[in-house]
Amino acid sequence: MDSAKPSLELVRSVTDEHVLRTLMRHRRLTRAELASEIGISKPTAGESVRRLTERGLLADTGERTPGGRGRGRVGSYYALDPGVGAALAVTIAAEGVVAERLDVYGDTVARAARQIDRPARPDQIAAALLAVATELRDAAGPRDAAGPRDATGPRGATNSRDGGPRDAEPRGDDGQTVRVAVVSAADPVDRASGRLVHLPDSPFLVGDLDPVAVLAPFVDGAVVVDNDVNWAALAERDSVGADGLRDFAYLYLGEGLGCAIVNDGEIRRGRTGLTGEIAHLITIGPGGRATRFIELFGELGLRHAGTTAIDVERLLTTADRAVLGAAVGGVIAALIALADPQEVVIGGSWGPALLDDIRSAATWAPRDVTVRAAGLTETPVLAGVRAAALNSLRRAIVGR
Amino acid sequence: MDSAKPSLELVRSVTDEHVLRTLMRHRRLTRAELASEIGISKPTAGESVRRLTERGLLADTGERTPGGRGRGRVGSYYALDPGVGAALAVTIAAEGVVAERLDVYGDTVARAARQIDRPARPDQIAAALLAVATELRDAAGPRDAAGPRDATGPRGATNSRDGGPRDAEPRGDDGQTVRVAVVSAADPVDRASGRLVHLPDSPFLVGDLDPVAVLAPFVDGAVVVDNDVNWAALAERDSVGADGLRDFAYLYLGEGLGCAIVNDGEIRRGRTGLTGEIAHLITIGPGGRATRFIELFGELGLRHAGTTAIDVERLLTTADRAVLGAAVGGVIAALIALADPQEVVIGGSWGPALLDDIRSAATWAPRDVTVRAAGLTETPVLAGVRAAALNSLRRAIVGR
DNA sequence: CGATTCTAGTCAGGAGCCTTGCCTGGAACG
DNA sequence: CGTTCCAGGCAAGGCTCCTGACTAGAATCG
Repeated sequence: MDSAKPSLELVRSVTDEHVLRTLMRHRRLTRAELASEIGISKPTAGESVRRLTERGLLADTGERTPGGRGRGRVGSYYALDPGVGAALAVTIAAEGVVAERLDVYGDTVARAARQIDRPARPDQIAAALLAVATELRDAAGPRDAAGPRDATGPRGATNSRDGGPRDAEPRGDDGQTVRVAVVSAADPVDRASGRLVHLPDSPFLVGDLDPVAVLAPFVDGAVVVDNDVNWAALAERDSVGADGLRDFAYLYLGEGLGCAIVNDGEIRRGRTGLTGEIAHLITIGPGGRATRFIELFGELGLRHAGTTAIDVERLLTTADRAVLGAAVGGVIAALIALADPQEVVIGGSWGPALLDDIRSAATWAPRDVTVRAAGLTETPVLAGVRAAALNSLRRAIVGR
Repeated sequence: MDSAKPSLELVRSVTDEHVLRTLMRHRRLTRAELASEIGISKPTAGESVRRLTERGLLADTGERTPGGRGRGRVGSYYALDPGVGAALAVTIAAEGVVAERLDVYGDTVARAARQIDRPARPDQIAAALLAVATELRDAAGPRDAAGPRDATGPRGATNSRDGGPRDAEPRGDDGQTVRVAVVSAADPVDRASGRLVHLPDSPFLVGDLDPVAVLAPFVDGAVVVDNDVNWAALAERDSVGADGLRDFAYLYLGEGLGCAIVNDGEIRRGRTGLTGEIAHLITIGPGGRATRFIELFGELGLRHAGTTAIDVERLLTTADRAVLGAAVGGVIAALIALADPQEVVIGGSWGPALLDDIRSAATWAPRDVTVRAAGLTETPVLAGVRAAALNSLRRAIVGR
């Protein structure tokens, strides 16, 4: 498919990638351990380590503990150099902003959060975002007390491959450059720009905000923004295990309405990133009328006065569950018709509570599909963002 | 990502793949031309040709015409050996069955067709499928009059990598083994088995049929079956040009109802392959009632008596176009909500005729999306099947 | 018609990446 | 204190690629 001309170099790059990925899994290994783990010869492993150390990606940890099973000569342990950088995982919702800095191993090395009183204004949220980003930049990571690192190759000098603004140095005190940021926002996200978009009549919780502009000064690399439901769906997929759930829909029913569609194992975002914006989907309204999903909540008086959000408390206490169940059933029918999922997963603050009502209305569905509540309930969005951030960081390191 | 251990062999396979793909584009080249076309050295090109000839994939054409610009020594031209095989492109519809045999360059080397009187019974269609497959197997290809080929290496002896039934020899008289078959059927197709499935109340034109079982004896490789609308959408995508249309929906409105969804440049098939089965989608029915799309046609008396097909002629002459337009508009609203297409392409025997009515009803849509008639009108399904068959054949040849 | 020109293909030499096999150094075991 | 065991380095060899020089043979020129 794509040409790879300088050929022998290709083999070397495969080897180096193998070494890097193996050290991402095992944290620290001797060259002999690397060789047997990867399945290459010791000289090859040694050469690769030498190259990668020279590029500043690997470092001798200084440890000289005996290799593995007690006997034998002590080995030199190598690990990824802290200079490979870190990732930012950020969630933005109306309740507040949470940001974490992750290292290559997926560990959270720093965390910052800001709560915001409801109703939140967009400028408050932007300020909170800026605050957590600044706090994480200034916070020293907990590790890096391992001892002096000798290999101080040309680090950071030749690494500006994204042309971002370099005024504010995008690194914490510990030298952990932030190479990638992955952001969740509780509103629809434009795929190309990363800006939040306000769809007419839809809940708009976070409000007009450009996370890329706010975070770019803190990141020496890409800033990825997507809808919170998409990230939650990714976490749900990963929680099931590899290949377990390649085609499903994640229906989020809370203050906002959202839906993620996973097809062939990947989130499907569509042209503008607005796949799964179900607010305007036509479904079964009161009296069997064809009604837009979002209009139902207006008709039933279930939206917060003055805002676009759904009043979850009132919904759970006073609403006609049969009517709601029928409407959600219509949405599920559309999902089955157009996305053909293996399962429909229901999440959000009120969706799982109405699961029975939804199920009993699913007779509209053209065929039987499992409808179940989300398995991850703790912080599914943050889990998905973390996984994506870690993935992006590792890809950025491995791919040159 | 995926491990590739025996490493230097990887470089060689890249080179060989390059040579094969280049000869698929240029039909015949000397070793020197190959080298400069690919950007490798002459000795490397020569070695690769030697290897591939030994494996029976390449053959000296016997031509000794001077190389290119008149002067100089004459070169030996090499081309893909006819033994690399051919592909079958098959379309199955209620009107009849068409099958073509394609060579590796995408040329149609043989064609067979059977028309069937309406209404067609499944056994008639199965018989027609068997008939065209047999006819194509027995027909000699038009080429292969080029002269004696000397390099008669071990061909076909070590090539049975699919374990298919070898009773009926899956090759025509010219030795062109059929390595892959791509089949279109005018009904929903189960992704895993390739069988046609009957969804309750939906049009079922071809009827219960197992194309894989019928065609397997004729094919020394995979038989791929999919819905005709999906293939038409692929042809539409390719007709626009690379990267032009990565996210769109193809709405087929004819005797049957179908919809293909292309996302990130690929057809999305879903868990069972029933993505886009819009018959049971809830839309706007007469009087604003929430109605399943397919039920509308029953209510309006637009289905053929005794069958499940839609009566297109009556629809075009007598039906209430505003009602139909509104219903289709509701379907488009669902497509926009759940698939976020760049465009919605309308095809089929009656869809384009109602384009204005559909457009004027698209006020239900949450945002403006281009709605247009299909650009390919000739034989879009066959075009898509051909492209897929050619692709599969080439992949089968290159990938070992 | 012979000399010249031009190109396809081959050969020799060398570089890079990998492997196997052997040797050395040094810690732990008994 | 000798034995055992393992990390790491070295040497030799194989495979793939490349460059540059050479050979072979047809078309063109004078």
